[in-house]
Order: sequence, then C-alpha cells, then structure tokens
Amino acid sequence: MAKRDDAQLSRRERQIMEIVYRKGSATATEVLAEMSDPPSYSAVRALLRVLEGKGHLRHRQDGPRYVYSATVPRERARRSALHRVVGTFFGGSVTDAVAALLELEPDRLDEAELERLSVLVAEAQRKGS
Amino acid sequence: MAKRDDAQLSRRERQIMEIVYRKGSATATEVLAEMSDPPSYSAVRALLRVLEGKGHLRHRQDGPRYVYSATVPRERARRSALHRVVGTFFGGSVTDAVAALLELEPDRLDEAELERLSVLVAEAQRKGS
DNA sequence: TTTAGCCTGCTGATTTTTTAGCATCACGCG
DNA sequence: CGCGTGATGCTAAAAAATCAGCAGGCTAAA
Repeated sequence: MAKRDDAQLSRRERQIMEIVYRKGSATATEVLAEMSDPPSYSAVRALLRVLEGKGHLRHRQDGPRYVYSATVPRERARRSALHRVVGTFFGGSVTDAVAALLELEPDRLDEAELERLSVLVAEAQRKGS
Repeated sequence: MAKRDDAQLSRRERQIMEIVYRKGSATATEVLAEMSDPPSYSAVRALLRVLEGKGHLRHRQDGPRYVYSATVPRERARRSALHRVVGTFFGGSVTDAVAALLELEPDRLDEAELERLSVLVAEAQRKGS
C-alpha cells in the first residue's frame, strides 16, 4: 500500500515530503524556507494538513507549533526510493547503480570512505559464498 | 533549467516519464500498458503531447505511430535522480547510499557482480590517492 | 472502391491541486 | 487589562491537471 503512495503524490506534496525526509522533521515555517518556488505560508500549512490527512505525515506539538515528520520511517522510504531509481534507470541492476554512484562525485569520496566501501563489499562477498 | 524540472512534474507526468525512462522509448499504447492506474488511451496521448510541449519528451515517427523518448539523456537523468535520493535520504553521503544499496537485495548480487564492485572500489581508491 | 482498424489532433468539461485570506486561540509584555 | 505576535483551522476561489470523446487521415484487406 505504501509502495504506490509515493507516485500518487501531487507536485507540491512530493516537494514537501522530500523536505521533511531531508530534515527528519520540520515545522511549516521550515518547510516554507526550503522551498525553491515558495507559495504562501498558508498554502504550505494547508498542504501539510492534507498530507497528514492522507497519512503521510504526523505531527507532534512543540510548544505553540506543530512539528511534522513522516509516518513511513526514513529507512523504509529510502529503500523504496532506491528501489525505484534502480528499477527505472538501471534495469534493476544494483551493481550498475553502485557504479554510477561511485562516479557521481568521485572527488567527494575520501580514503576512509573508500576503505569502508571496500569492507562492505568484502563482507557481502563473505556472506554470499 | 533541467535540474528543477523533475520536481515540477505533475503526478501523471512523472508516472509517464518514469515509464519512458524505464523502457528507453515508448508509444502511447505501451505507456498505457505500463500504468498501474490507467486512464483512457486519449488521456495518455494528451499527456504525452503535454510533456512534449514542455520539452521533456520528443517523438519520432515509426510508421503510423509516434515513439516517444526523453529529451534529457538517460545518463544525465539517472545521475540527477541518484543525486536527489542521496541528498534527500542519505544526507549527501554517497557511501551511505552505496551501503544501503548493498543491503537492498543482497541475494540478488552474485559473485561476479560483487567482484565487479570490488574492482570498482579499488579503482576509485587508486584514482583518489 | 469501400470498410474497418489504428493512429493523431483537438476541444471542452470535470476533477484535483494550489492558493490566499480570514477567524480564532494562546502567550507574553507594557 | 489590552495588544501585538505567531500559531492553527477552515473555506472558497483560482489555476492546473486530468480525462473522454469526436473528427480526420492513412493503410490494408475484402
């Protein structure tokens, strides 16, 4: 049920969900601040309410304001997002996706990170055999 | 200009773009067939025309019908998609994203693929140092 | 030639999304 | 107390997206 959900979101809704996932949680003001093409404050609040109504967000009260967070845990959402990208652009090949990631910003990967990746692959190899 | 484009797409438009990217190119009939929540054939054609008007798709004529493909090359679109996912769900850490990919479907990765990954990481290490 | 099938283009109406504004409540301060 | 600030909920209207249907063209087969 949650699988198709993401594809069902409207433009603004998706935009907001992305922001919430990026920040972990956010108030209406924070969401507004992150929008590249911002509507009014009212509009943002309305959308947050809609998203909550649809079950994608929940809120907790923090003093006078609402802090929204996603109902689907980041962990699951990210897996779903990766899965979609791999399926759409890499024909389902995880390996190809990893290869593309490594070429994405090669300069950003320092030695320590590469070492960590090396270990991860080695571990996967050990488990697989 | 093309960077924000993806976020600007409406629900159906995105759905269609994903299908086109997955298949490489597609006719209206093919797109319709891939939709989980399909509207009428007319609607699909209308959307394809809209997407072409917005510059996201182009078509070539194949006999009697139009075959649509994306204007932004797959290569660039996939990079952009990965970048977005990494930014949204992994705080920009490519390494974390790779780690998540490796855990995505561990059983799907056979020895040959893991070997290939191992080589890729080793290469990156060599280049970096 | 005629007909049937499949395709496109276009149009107008419905539905959904998106938006702004207003009313209200709670709080802190002069 | 009375007021300004900053938050919420709600509503109604504007804008955008979505949809189905019709008209026309082209091709192949009867």
